[in-house]
Amino acid sequence: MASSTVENYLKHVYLIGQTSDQDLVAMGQLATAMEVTPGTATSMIKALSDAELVRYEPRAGVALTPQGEKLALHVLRRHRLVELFLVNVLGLSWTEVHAEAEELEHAISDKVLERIDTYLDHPSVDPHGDPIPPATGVMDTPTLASLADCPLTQPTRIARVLDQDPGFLKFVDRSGLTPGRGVVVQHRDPAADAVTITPDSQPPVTLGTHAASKILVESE
Amino acid sequence: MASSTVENYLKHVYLIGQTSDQDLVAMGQLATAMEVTPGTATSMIKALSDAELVRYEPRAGVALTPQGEKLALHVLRRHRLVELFLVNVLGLSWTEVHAEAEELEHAISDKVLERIDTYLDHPSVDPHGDPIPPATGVMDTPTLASLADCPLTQPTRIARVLDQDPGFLKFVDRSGLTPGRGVVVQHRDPAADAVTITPDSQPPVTLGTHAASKILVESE
DNA sequence: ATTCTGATTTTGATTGGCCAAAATAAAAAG
DNA sequence: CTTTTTATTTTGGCCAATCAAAATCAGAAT
Repeated sequence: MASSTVENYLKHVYLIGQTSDQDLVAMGQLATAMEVTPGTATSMIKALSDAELVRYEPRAGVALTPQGEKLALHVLRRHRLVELFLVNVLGLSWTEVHAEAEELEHAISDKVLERIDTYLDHPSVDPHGDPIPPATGVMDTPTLASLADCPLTQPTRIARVLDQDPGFLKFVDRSGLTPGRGVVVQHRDPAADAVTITPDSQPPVTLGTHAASKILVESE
Repeated sequence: MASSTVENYLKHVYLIGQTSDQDLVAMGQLATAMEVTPGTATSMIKALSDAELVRYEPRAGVALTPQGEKLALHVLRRHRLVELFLVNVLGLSWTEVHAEAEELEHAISDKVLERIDTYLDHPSVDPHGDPIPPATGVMDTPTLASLADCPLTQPTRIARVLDQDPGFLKFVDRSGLTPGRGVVVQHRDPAADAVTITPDSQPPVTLGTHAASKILVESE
């Protein structure tokens, strides 16, 4: 059985791997994500390599083996189904369920997990719009534009928010930019590094390009 | 923060203390319950004693301090609310939720716990009839007779089953002796060490005195 | 009162996960 | 092509939780 520490390492290797174009995850990034010192990450990754869960190239980085990826996706499935359950059934705010799920993702059995999946009618995304890996088969992760690069003046819909910080999510929530809401990107001002958006039936908001790039949209 | 190991030690000290008339729990019983060697229990209990969570009397045994009891009851509250939630909401069998709850009881935040409590409308007992400690205030644990010692031929109701073994619980379930069901104790045969019971609208069952003593009833 | 027995405690060692700080290698800058 | 910077790895050590096995104690039996 993989400890929750092992599960977390694998999960972070997967997540960093997703958001980077390199095929190897640098040890430093992993250590930062795991909130451990670099040396700790190195020794842990060596152990995971011995267990065939990752491929480790000293001084270059680390990548998941098929086994490691399977485990990482299983953890992610638990995390995201738990988040959705906490929001849809127990009424917690989507802005704060991430932290709750960080604990529960290691404590839920397969049996309970599949009951939750059934209860929620086999959902495909969590409250942040993050795709839920299926129990078997491959997860589809559509390529989405962000508020920082999608076409202007077109009606679009918020599909996914790529940040779990409650402060940021509460801002997103207040501004009417929650997943599912319709929005129109009014204009961009590169000099000011700013994007102005009009969410459906809400006042316009202006946000910085960096924040805008974390909010993904799909065309209507 | 108490680790799940610490929580488990405290929980077991509490549970053993409940089912025994001694006011000190013997180290050996605790070690058996925790499935560790006696020496491990001794050193852990010393640490808990330093943390003021238990009162430890060398070679005599251990008891919870008020702080330790508070923590133990909090763990038990999580355990039992989770069990009921798994049965009532996710439809798991009451015969198998104990093991699930053993993990989840350490992973659930207070916020989620109170949502569950609200969702279930502040229940007072779990699926086995075990009382759920309230968030604040004192838990009432009524003294109940068992099938081994209650009056004969009187209509009574199954109130509580004092065993978490799925094998035993499945037998109880099949026999129609689940909490809430009405039963009549027909007669007892001390020579045969047996008790014969007729559950409402089910065929009579005969069980050994030991098994009968683990099934508690309340008068109708 | 002494011996035996069973429970308990002690001792020494292990494992998983972590840190601090020194050593090393690779990349960037000169 | 050397030097400096920066990332990574190594080393030595710590803490929580555990075990095996030896030592100790208390109560029971003689």
